Amino acid sequence: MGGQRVIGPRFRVRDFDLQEGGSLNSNDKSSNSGRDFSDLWNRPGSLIRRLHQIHVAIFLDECSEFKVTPVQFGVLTVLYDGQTLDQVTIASQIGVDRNTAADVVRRLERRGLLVRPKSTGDRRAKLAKITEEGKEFVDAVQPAMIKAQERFVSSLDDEDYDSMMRVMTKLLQNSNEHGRAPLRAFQKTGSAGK
Amino acid sequence: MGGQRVIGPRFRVRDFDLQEGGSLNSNDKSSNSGRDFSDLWNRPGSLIRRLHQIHVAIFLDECSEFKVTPVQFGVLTVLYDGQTLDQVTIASQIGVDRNTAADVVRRLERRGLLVRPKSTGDRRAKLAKITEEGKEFVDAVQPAMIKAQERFVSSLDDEDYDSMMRVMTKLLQNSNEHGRAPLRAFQKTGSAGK
DNA sequence: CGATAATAGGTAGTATACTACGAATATTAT
DNA sequence: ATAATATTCGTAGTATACTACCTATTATCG
Repeated sequence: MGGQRVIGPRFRVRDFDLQEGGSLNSNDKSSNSGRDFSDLWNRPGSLIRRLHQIHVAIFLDECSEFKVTPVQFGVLTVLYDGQTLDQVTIASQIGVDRNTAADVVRRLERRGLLVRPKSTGDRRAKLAKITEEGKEFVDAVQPAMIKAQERFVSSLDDEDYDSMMRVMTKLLQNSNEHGRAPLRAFQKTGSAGK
Repeated sequence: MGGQRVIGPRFRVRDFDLQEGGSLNSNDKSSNSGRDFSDLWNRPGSLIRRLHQIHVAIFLDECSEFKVTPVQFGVLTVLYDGQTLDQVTIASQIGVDRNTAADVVRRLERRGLLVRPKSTGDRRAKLAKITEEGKEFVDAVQPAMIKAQERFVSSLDDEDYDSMMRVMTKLLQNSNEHGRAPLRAFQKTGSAGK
């Protein structure tokens, strides 16, 4: 169960010529780090993008019967304990843009998985709170989510897994300021002054 | 240079209650691997998604004067040596969906960075070939792309960098079949039959 | 040769993820 | 208290990334 679609075309390359030409990047090791980004798949960004893409595919496959996306489940995860949060806070917790968070919340509201009471204190704020149905939904999906995570990293032994998680977390902590929507979870505590 | 936008709100958490409630995931180490995905940021998928997001942000920042995205630059990279490829081949080379590739190619054509001659042999196929302007564009953007990659991983020492690249590549090789748009670059050579 | 498969491309719809802009409300500084 | 600033949310637009369905063309098999 779950798609099982045969993926697609094998062996491309047909009537087009394969002459190998330009050099591109010319591998100038003289630059800062000596890391080689000449090949598309030597670029960390390419690997990350593709890995993200594959994770989403696996997640959607494992959770296909629930029709839920990783980000949607992330929102429900942070609301699970009953907190009532506004959109900006939700965005910063799950690490997405404010507008994206608003979209996601809207869709979850449409499905009755959360409600959006107005804030009494701040008349600008539109809060979000998980419903009983939402909590039951999370409980139901949880095993599939875990399966997706496990399947995603199933080819790694413990050493490689720990290594990857450690390095990715490190990267995230140091890059947090760059992206939009910095995470509170990774925020440098002392950087109030900027 | 490049934006310098002050990121945003610090200290959320205001008029909403912070009672800590449910257990969620209950940390059942009895499952297959003993890996703990209870926290959102212990999930490889969350880390990957966020890292991808940050890389895109850095890439767009470094390449802001060129108005180009990572995927667009990926297409230009595979076409740089003068190959004439159809959309399906391009998709499989850069690792995106066929439809996404069609979108990207359309935008690059609109900017004159590539042309789309019809295939003489196969009247279905619409090919893509980089223009002289496209090649010059790649040459101009290349340093910014490299800068983006270096900035993205700047917090890693050589050991961590090598480790991450190795593990990510390993993960990709083993997960290639799962995602849509399997990469030729990572295709298992022996699977010709199937 | 003719029916069937596979392949290439297109369109439409949805979700994530941004930017840019504007309106309403809240906070702060003068 | 008033003005300036910050914050919250909204809309609209673009790009990536899919699914689902469609047509046209090519390849394959009986």
